[in-house]
Amino acid sequence: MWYHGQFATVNSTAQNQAPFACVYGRGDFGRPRRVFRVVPQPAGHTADESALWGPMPYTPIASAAASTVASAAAVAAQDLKVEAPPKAELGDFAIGCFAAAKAQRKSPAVLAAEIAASFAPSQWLASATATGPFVNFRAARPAAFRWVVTAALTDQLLPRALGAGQTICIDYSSPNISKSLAYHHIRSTVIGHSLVQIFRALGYRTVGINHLGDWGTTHGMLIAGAKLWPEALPEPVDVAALGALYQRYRKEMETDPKLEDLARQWFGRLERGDAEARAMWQRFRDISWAEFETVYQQLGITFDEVRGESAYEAAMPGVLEEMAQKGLSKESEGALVIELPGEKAPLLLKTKDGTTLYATRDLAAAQYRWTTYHFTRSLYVVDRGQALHFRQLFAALGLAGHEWASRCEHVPFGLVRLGGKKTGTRAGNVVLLKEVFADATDDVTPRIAENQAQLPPEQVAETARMVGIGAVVFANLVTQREKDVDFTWEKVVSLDGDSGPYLQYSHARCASILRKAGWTSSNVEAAAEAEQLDFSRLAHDAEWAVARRLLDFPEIVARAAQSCEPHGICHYLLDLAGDFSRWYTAGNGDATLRVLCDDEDTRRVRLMLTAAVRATMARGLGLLGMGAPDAM
RNA sequence: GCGCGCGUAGCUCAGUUGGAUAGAGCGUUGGCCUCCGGAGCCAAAGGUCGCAGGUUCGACUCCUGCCGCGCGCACCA
Repeated sequence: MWYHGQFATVNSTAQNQAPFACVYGRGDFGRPRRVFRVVPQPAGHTADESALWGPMPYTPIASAAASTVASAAAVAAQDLKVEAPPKAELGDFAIGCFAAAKAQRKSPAVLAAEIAASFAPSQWLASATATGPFVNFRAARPAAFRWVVTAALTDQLLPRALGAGQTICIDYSSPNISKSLAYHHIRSTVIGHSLVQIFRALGYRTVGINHLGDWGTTHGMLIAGAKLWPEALPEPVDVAALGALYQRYRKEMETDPKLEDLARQWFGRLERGDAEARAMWQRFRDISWAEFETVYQQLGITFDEVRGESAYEAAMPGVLEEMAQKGLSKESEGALVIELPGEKAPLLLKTKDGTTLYATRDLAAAQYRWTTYHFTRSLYVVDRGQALHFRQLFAALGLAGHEWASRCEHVPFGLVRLGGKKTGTRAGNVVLLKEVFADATDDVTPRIAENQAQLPPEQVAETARMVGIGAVVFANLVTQREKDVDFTWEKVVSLDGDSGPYLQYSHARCASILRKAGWTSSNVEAAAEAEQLDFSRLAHDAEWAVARRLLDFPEIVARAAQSCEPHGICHYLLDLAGDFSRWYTAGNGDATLRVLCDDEDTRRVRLMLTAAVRATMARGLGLLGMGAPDAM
């Protein structure tokens, strides 16, 4: 379904093309090109502008600005981009008149001047001035303060209708069993978890899926290894021992080719349901999951579906039959493959030994997810090294005639390097996730214990976990997904400047002020009170800067969802924390500027604004998968 | 070789989908508190946005070609 002639360039992740316009998972392989974007209309969802993507006004103030220009210039409000002027002195909201002026055969500056000249103040807007081709609007501050504070306190700042009736599947984390969760697993885990929170906050139904790597020849190696060298797995068996066994097997395989056959044999027995193979595999899987779960608990992650590759075993014959029936699969060099137009390498369905492969199981999994969830988008948060796999996978689904193949998206992220080298279990270059968390937590513990001497030790420990792990999570979300990151302890546990703890600190400061003020009302009660308050008492520019920032929250989150890029939220929260800190610091030299000032009415609205910041910061941190401590 | 991605301050990164004088943090230098929490705030210095063309009113952003770095290229997942 098209919407309002609003087109966009497909970026690296968003690719909602019409069926068969491009069956590949990612919109632009080859050179990026301009295409028309089509928003798929989910079943049972009526056309409604709230369901549309893209830059659009999410607040009544921005909406009013857009309508003003739209009616004066005879263009659709939806086609106008409302942005922030580069400097706050210029105004609160800016609209460029380029396109509208062209349609009217006027110069943008002339049109802007005309619009500004005919402007009349309204409920939301106080003034409009033309600066070159831009019309810069100033908000009616008291009304804007009241609106944003109320919305923030009642958790209505985010457009929750955006995802109504739509489902997003998110495949993330998805580690292989019998290997420790190492630092390079964290990006998929943390990005995916954040995306789940983001989509959910926008009203989507989300399905977080942990597609465990629990099937394949690898597991034949483990069984074979355990049989050959039982002493390698002393009780109690843990994941580290299983990982070491796997490493050993691979190493010995290099010199002893028979081991490869042996592993294949064991996997073959596993596939055929051999009782001994099955029992050993199940045990390794249970041991692995128990350990994974402790890490997920630390991160506050629960999955809607933990369904490993093994779960699709029964679906394999059906997949193979479908591909054969549609004439897509053929034998090549002893293996069963699907050849793809424009691709040099085919997609492999079966080895020459007849065992199924990663891709076969992914085909079945994709199919399962479609029939089970009828998703609007099905996301795979997997490192960029697997881009080819997903491109081929989605292409094969498209060739098989599944129109929903175009709803599948690979959400790639860059490599994690360690000492400049690629990390990975196979390369043996790993740092364990639980160790990183433990170290980060230890790092912050003394400072919290010192700052919060009144807290009982267990609460200090809990806060330290929240802050330490939060630092690690934030460090992994703050850069664009596709950039490679080099792991360094300093960066990951950084506490100053642009860091997770800085955000949590500003949240704790808000909480501290509210505590000190004896603020006991719930957010909802406070919002009800906002109706009666005099927001014109908030007269300082530093206070307005905070409120102006809050108004940006909905668009930031919507954009993060569209592009599957949580990092915009990180930077937004840093800006919000900065605005709050500047306001806060203004009170250092001047007691009348403090939240807890003498004037009763002023204090009341300042507390209200502080509560709104606290609520938004907590909400934002939640979207990143981080905790928001009240004291630290 | 082919494909994909990245290249912005000394370092690590943003840059509102083509708009106004390219912004933060770290580091460096210098300031701010008898302070509602200094994990803070302010200021200075620091830039040929890899290079060269092109598209147009306008390019860090789009196109072409180079250069550099990384990753991926059939029976692993």
